Amino acid sequence: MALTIRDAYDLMHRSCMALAEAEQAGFRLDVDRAITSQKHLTRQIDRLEHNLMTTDLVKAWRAKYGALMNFAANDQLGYILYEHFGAKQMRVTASGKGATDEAALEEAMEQIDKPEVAQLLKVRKLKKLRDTYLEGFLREQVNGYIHPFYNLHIVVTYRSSSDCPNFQNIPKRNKEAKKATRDILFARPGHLLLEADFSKLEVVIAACYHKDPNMLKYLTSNSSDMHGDLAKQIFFIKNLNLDDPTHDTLRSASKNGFIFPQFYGDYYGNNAAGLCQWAKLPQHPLWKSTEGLEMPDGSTLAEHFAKNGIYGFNDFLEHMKKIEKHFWGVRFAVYQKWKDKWLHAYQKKGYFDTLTGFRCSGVFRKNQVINFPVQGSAFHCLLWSFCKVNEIAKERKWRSRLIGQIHDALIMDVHPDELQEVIEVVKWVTTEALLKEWDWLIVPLQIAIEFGEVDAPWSQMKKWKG
DNA sequence: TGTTCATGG
DNA sequence: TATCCATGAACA
Repeated sequence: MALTIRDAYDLMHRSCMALAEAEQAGFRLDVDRAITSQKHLTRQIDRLEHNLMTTDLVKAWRAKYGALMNFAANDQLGYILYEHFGAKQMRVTASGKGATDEAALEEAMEQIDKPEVAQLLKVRKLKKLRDTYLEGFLREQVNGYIHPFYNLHIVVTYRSSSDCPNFQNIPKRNKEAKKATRDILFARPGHLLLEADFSKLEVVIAACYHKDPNMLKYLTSNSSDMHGDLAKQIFFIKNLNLDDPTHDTLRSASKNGFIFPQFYGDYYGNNAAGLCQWAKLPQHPLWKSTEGLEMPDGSTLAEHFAKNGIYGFNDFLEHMKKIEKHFWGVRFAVYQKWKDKWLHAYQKKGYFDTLTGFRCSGVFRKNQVINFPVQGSAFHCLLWSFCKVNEIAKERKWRSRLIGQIHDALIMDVHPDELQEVIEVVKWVTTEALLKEWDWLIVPLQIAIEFGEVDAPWSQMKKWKG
């Protein structure tokens, strides 16, 4: 039976209460280290800004703006880079000014040969850590615990959001930023942290909507590799060897520069530009033989492309156009048909219903219509699991409890004696009970579990094997 | 208050 | 055709 708005309401109501219990429990913060770390960051920032004062860039900046000169004023920085020093604007913002984000600054830095721009970026990152994360933790902490909120009534897709402080965007990718933040967050004394993430959740949920046989094959066979297959096609590689660092980079490039953007509704023109960044190739009509990543045989990617008839960006653009056509016209043709049908039905009705029973009604763009149901339903898998684990934790009077949630992951504060049992329950709920509960889930779900040592911070998690 | 930047999924 | 969803800080 299809789920109804009543099922959706019940899920929201139960979840609201389960999340409130996690909010009440909270996440332990080492307040002293947060304060010490803030002071250390301030010293670093002051030193960097002091050293920057004598550089060409900042001398010109101060000459123009005098006492109003401000490191955090991107309008000013844009003027100095693009007007004063004449760097070419590679990209503009929504309002038409030259972009000054990290990628834009790196390009400008090369062009006008001003290495001090890297120090500006460094300052920006340190201020983010100090003023957004550490300051937020300290502002919100009560007796050494932060109590992030989880909202269910805000996000247009029926996902959650989190605030005060936001627990869903704490640094993870950058090593230094991860250490500055996650290193001071802990489970209760004598407990350990456990994190359980659904693997490829949005791709799996999309497949439950469109049921494309080729996608179902990718998701159910252990030996197939969608990102690897596209890497081979895009970069003309016969055998992809993931132990080779360049091949591994090319696989990441295909995943993050083509496949995911395509799923969100991007097109080959943007993909070609993005892939060039990954592959270290310029957007020039003719590539030099010295350009591009170094391939396993010692040649460059430019040479490798030339052997396959791609001599520069224009050729590559045409190549990507064909790959996109094959991607949606052949490889995932059923997925494409679902997108067309789903969009058409929305345009007739003005709304659509998700597999989890929610109704999305309003004026939406094409990509939103395609992506909302997937994003929402994926989160609802996590949410249902969250409620179920919480229910079992209370029934069994565990000392372990749920303390947070990040879209496709749940975070627990676990008593070491209960670790085995908690893992068994989490696995059972997420990979068995959930599939029994919702018959629209036609693809098996996988969960990846990480855990820490007793009293170890959130920055130090290890994979659970078994 | 809107824009731009950084962070996460 | 033209990348989905968020929060938060700082500037103008």
